[in-house]
Amino acid sequence: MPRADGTTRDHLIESTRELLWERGYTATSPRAILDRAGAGQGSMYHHFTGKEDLAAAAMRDTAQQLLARTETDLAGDGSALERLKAYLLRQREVLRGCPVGRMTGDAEVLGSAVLQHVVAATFDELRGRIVAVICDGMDNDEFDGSVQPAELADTVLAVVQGGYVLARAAGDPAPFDRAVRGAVAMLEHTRKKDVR
Amino acid sequence: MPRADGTTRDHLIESTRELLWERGYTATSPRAILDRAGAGQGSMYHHFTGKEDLAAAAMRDTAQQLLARTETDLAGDGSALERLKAYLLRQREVLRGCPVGRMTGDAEVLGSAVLQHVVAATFDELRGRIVAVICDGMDNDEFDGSVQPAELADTVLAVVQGGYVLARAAGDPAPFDRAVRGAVAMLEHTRKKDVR
DNA sequence: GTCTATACACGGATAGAC
DNA sequence: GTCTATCCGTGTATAGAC
Repeated sequence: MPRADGTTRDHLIESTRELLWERGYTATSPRAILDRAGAGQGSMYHHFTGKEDLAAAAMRDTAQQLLARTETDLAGDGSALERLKAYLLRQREVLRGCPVGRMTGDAEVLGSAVLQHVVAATFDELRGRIVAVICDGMDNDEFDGSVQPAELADTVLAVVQGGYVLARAAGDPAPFDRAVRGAVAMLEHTRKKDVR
Repeated sequence: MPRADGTTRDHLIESTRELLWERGYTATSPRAILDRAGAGQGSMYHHFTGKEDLAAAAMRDTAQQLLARTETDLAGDGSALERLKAYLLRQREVLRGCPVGRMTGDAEVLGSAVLQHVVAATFDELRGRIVAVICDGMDNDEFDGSVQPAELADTVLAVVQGGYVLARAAGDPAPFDRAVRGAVAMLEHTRKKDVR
């Protein structure tokens, strides 16, 4: 009876995670995954139904880690503005792009019900967390009353995702850094004016 | 002697433009291009050196059209803020994504010197135009003196590019619309305060 | 200029031995 | 469970006829 350690399975997932990030889904072949994991074809088709199934498992793992890291930025006990700044200004491997966001450039991913769902669900989670932080700030009168949490949350998410796009287009992290700093500056302007 | 009408060549470029937008570079095969253009293999290899060369021509065309449309939004005679709003709020085929920005998701594009250059150059042009508009606004005291044009320009670009990512991830244009509206709201907050 | 035929490697999946 | 052998389709490019 097999021990449920799943080492080979884990290696497959790990290799897939790396390759998906580096090359995307369509451009990642089972062959490449197997080579990197040091496994044969049989292992893959034993543990998973095929490429799509393996990719889904890998993406769920990646999403989990990404959400955990975001949670760290957003869960501090500072003001809402400080927590949003922490999220925006966090160190990132800019030129590699967002391991989840980049999947949206791959038509095959969006055409796969499972894969598309993982991507959509990840951003839904992210959005929910950011909305919550902004609402916190509203409750504490940190922001101007005109601020719409749902809109601002997507703006924040978009600046990060778009920053990756600009940086990769330029082959230089600078556009990302400018974009998030510009966003932080605008956020400061949405603070509640002192009424005295 | 051949007339320089280039009809077949143009059909090839047009088909490539469509397919690059729909599927990206890697996932677009010469075969698919030929089928759509109603041409044979020979035509393609007569007019272009190969897939990369044809894609470069197609991307240059696409970039040109995109820059022209942006110019329309940004060149109005309204205030800088109004022109930025026009750019941000312009009607877009959100779920198709940005025909240029989406290329950054394709590792093969970024790995090709020619292709990567077209993408980089397009965003450089775009950025330059937006910076100019913001500087206009600064000259007219529209914005708070703390505004950094280079940062704000990339923030604006990033919101649009990131909006596409979020919308495609969700399979719904709503996140894009929220992101740009949130950005517009923040832009309003950066206006120069009346000193009276 | 454009076509068809051909070449060769790689993609993804299956079969069956161990 | 994992391996290798095999299959068939497709991707990209070349050859050579018309």
